[in-house]
Amino acid sequence: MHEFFLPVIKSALRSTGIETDKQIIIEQPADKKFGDFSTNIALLTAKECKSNPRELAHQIIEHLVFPPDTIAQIEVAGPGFINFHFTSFFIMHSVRQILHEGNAYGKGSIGKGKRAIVEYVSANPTGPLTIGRGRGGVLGDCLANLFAAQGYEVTREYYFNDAGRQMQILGESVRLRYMERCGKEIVFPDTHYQGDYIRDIAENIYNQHGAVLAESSDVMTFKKSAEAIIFTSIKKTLERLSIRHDSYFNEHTLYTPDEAGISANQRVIDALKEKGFIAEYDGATWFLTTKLGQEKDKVLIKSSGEPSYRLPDIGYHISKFERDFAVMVNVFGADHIDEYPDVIEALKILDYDTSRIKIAINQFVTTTVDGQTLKMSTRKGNADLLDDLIDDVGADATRLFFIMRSKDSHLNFDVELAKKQSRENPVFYLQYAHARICSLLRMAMQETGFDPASSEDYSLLELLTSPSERQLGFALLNYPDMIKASVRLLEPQKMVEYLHSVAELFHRFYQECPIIKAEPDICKARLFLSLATRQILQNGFRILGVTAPESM
RNA sequence: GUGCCCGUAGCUCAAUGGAUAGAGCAUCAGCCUUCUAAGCUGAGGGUUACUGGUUCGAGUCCAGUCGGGCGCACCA
Repeated sequence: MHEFFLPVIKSALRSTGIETDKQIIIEQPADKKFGDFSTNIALLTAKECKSNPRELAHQIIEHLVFPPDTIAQIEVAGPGFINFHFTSFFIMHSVRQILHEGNAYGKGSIGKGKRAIVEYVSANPTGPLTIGRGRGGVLGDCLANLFAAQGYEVTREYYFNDAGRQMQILGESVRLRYMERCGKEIVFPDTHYQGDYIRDIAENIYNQHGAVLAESSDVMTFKKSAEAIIFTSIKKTLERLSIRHDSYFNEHTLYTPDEAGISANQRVIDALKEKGFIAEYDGATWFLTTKLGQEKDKVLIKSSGEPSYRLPDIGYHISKFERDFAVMVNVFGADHIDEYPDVIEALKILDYDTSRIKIAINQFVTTTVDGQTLKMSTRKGNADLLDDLIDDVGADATRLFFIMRSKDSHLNFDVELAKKQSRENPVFYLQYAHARICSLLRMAMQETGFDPASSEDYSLLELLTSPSERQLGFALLNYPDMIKASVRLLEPQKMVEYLHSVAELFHRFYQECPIIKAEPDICKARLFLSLATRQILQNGFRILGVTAPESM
C-alpha cells in the first residue's frame, strides 16, 4: 500500500513547494474513523516550512491526485493528520488480486535472486530436545518461511558439534549405564547425563551386542551409538513439528586441515593475528577484545590446545560469507546472549559486511501445569521434553503457542489451555475460521451449484459495500505488508495477530451477511470474498506451519 | 557489580514516536425454527512500575530509581 501512496504524496509535496528529506510515513490509524490510511507528513514538515500543520495539510491535499474511483474521501484531522478513505469499489476490486494469485499472493520480491540462511535448533546431540529448544526451532522455521515468502532462496541450517567434551561425557554416561546393565557395579557422577534416555540407549546397545563391550574401556562405540540414536530422535521430534533442515554443518569440519594443510580455525587465527588482535599468554591464545574496549580478552585456543567455542563460531560465519548469503539469520535462546558480539567484532576486523547478520534471540519458556510453573535443566534430566509437550497438546498448538508471543517476552506456556478443545484456546479460533469457510463453500456448491474456485467472475466482488465486507476485504489486502513487517522485525508473532484479526472479521461478516441465501450475484460475490479469506488464512498458516483443517 | 530482555486491565499478552492505550481469557447482559454458537453483539475493568528529560506529540526515545528473568569460564 505504501507503493500506492508514496508517488502521489511525493508529487503533491513538490507541487506545494515543500522540500524535505523526512521520510514519508503512511500508517493505518488504530481508530477506523480516521480512515484507512493516514500520513503525518504535514506535522513533520510544518516547522521547516514555518507554517502550521493543519494549514499545510490543507495545501498538500489540494495537490493530491489519485487514480479515479480509489479514494472516497480525504480530510485533515486532529493536529494535522491527512486521512484517506478508500472506496469500497477499490478495496473489492483489489481483492481480485488475491484470487488471481492464490498461493503466490503476498510473495514479495525483496529477496528475489538473493540467498538467505537461517540457522536454528543447532542442539548438539547430547539428549532429546527440550521445550526451550522448541521455541527457537519454531521461531527459526517461521522466519525461514517468512524470508522465503519475500522471495529469498532460503537454506535452513543446523550447526552442531559431535566432537566436544560434552559428547565425550555423553559416551561415558552411556558406557556406565551399559556396564550397569551388564551387572557391574558403577559409580555414576553428578556431572554426567542423568536422563532416562541414557539407560534406553545403553539397553539398545546391550540388545545389539550383549555384554561383550564390557571388556573394553573404549568409549567410542558408546558415543557413536548414542549420537546416532539421539540425532535420529531429534530429527524425528522436529519432523513432528514439520521442521526440516536442508543442511547440517558439523563444527568439526572447521578443525580439519584442507588441501593446504591448514584448518579453518587456523586461518581465523592467522587473519586476526595479521590485524594485530591475537596474543598468546597464560598458555592460551587470546582474541584481544580489550583493544575494542571490553574488560577482558577472550580465549580462542585453550591452554589444552583445543579451540574454545568462539573460534569455530567465527569460522562458521566466514563459511556463510563464503557461501555468499545476502542475509544470515541466527536464532538462539537468551542463554547464549553473550555469544555473538565477539563473533561480530572479529568479522568486522576481518572486513566482512556484518550488516548481513541478523540475530533473533528468544526469551525463555516456562510451562504452567495446574497453575504450577515448572523450571527445567537439561543436565539434571528433569527438563520438559518437547516430545512430551507435542504428545500432550499436538503439533499445531505447540507451534502456535511458541510464536503467538513476541520473541522478546518470556513465554508462559499454559499446557492446559493448549490442550483445550474449546473457545479459550486461540489455536481453534484461527482454525475454526478456515473450517467454517470450507464448510460454507461445500454447502454453497450443494445448494446453488456455484463453485467460486472454478469461476472467474471476480468483478461481482465490486457489488459488496457493507461495513463488515469492506473491513474484511481491507484486512485481506494487508497481508503483503504484514509479511514485510514480520520479516523486518524478525517477528512471526505479527502474523499470528494479523491472522487472528482476519478470522475475527470473517466471523463478523459471516454473522451479518447471509451468503447462500442472498440473491445470486451477491451470493457469488460473498463466496468470492470467503474464498479470498480462505486463501489468506492458508497462506498465513503455511508460514506459521499450522494445518488448515477443512472441517472441525 | 555488570551486559541483554521484560514490567501495560483480575490473568496471558498487543500497540513501525501519533489521535480516546487495544485483544483474548475470566466476569456480567443479550443473539441459534435460517449457511458450523469452537461463532457474534454489548458492558464493566488502566496513574502503561516510579522520577525526571527530549518534542507539536512518549507505553514507545534518553537518564536515573525499583522489581523480575537470562548471561557474565581456558562449557557450548
